[in-house]
Amino acid sequence: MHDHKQDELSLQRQKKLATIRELGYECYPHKYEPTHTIPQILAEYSSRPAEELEEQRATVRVAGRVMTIRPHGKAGFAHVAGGGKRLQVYVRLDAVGERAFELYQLLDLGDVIGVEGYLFRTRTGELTIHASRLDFLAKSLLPLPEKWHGLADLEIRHRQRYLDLMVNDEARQVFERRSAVVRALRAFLDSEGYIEVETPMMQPIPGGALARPFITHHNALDLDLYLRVAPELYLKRLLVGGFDRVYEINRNFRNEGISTQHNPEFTMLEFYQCYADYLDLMDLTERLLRHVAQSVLGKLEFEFEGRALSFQQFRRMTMKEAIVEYWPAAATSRPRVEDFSDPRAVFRWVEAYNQAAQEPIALGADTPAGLALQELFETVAEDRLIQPTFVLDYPLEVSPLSKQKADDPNFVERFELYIGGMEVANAFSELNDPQEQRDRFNYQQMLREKGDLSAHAIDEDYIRALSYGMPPAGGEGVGVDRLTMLLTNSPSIRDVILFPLLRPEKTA
RNA sequence: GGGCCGGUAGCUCAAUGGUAGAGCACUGCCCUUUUAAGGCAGGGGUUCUGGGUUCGAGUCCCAGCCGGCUCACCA
Repeated sequence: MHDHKQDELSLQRQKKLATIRELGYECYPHKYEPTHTIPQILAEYSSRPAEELEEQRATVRVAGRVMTIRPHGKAGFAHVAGGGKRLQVYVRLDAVGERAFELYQLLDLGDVIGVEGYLFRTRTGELTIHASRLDFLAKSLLPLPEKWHGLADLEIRHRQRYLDLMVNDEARQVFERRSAVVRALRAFLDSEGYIEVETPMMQPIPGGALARPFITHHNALDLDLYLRVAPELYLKRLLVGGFDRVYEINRNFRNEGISTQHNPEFTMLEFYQCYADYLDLMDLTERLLRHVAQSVLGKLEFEFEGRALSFQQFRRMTMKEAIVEYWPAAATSRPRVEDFSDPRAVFRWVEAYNQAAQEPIALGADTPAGLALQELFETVAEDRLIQPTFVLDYPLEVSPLSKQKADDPNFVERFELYIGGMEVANAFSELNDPQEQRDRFNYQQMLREKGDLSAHAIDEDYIRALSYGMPPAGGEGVGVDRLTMLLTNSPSIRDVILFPLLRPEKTA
């Protein structure tokens, strides 16, 4: 980079590398054959007493990155890291010979080496490999971050995730756990008779969610394509085709702001089940999340942002009930659920909220009542829904793909699951009436023409697919990144995405 | 995009407007069971960038760059 000093440290290491080559070591050998990984060594030998190790003197070979070096004249120690664990290495001149000992003395923190030797315990009892042979496997030409404090600078941790993973054990654990979350999701759905599918990431008509898409272009077809905002419409085409239970875990792309809860590309689990409705999905979701927590954490209680969360209980309340329950104490008048029976009444309550609020809700001139109700809910209740809570019955206007409630056509059979103040899942009884779907699309088209860039586009083939008859079905999306945040106690979505989007680094 | 906060050695961090420092890392020497090894001696800075105020700026002011938090956008 542009630092003079780093060039100097790097130059020193370049020189050492040349010296290592002069000793007859290959600098970047093609392979090495360890007998064990470091975690395997620890698992197999950690419990064995010193005498037993001494009797056996079994020879092993391990490889890893040098993390500490403590020379003691004609002997010395080092720690080698691999698989998230460390193993101590003891190198004596009289055991490895002059050439290997010279290599040991030339090692820098960060170098990758192979060690052959037998396991023993030092005076302090630490399991250690007594080296009989050293192999050089790769050079670290750049200096590692500080060995004790690790790497704290968030920008470097995100831009150079490999460094973060190398020196911050917690970072590694977060991503190991993320992998376990995804594995558990798959295992659960597989066991429920779902099949995993893959549908287009590049779509000619972006659908399935109300969000602004990224646009790209296919040269050979001279065709504008959109990175998908959701896989929904394709997954439901599969229900029409006869796959009764499908799921997909993959990336969605939304051209929106970046925050601690939003990354432009994020991972969504979507699943669809024929002959089920949104009530069935609530039950399924509880079982799914308990399964994930149990298999990832081994328990249903855990801490998030300093608060104890539990997957033992999932509350259920309607959007209206949530507004009433979490209505700010400071406000003068207080609504009851019945007060929202007339859809237009919501505007009075937005007004009432604004009078007591520091940050009033700003609504456009012709905001539909349903959108106003959702705004009110999000402002009043969303960040106070800490324990798992299903919020059900969403306004029709904000739900173009959901089936209406039988007893109230202004609302749809839909829920969102909130945990830790975040929307974690969104599900509904799928609208399968092609005529009604066309009406909903037309309404969205009207919004689009008024300038709402996130309104849903009309997808004629989707209507055609519904016209062949789609079984009644329930469908759901689960934010995998946010779920991982919860289960790793991470305050930001960037902590659970290996390479979150950042502005490109300035080149000097 | 708005508001607030931050950017000092490779890393973690100090430094009333008055000589830019420590620990780790690095270099040399000593040390054959240490473990934040130890001892002795050293090297290393465009204080994010560019202006301004001042006798004097890491410090104060302005602009920009990058980041964090937050609000908005997002449903």
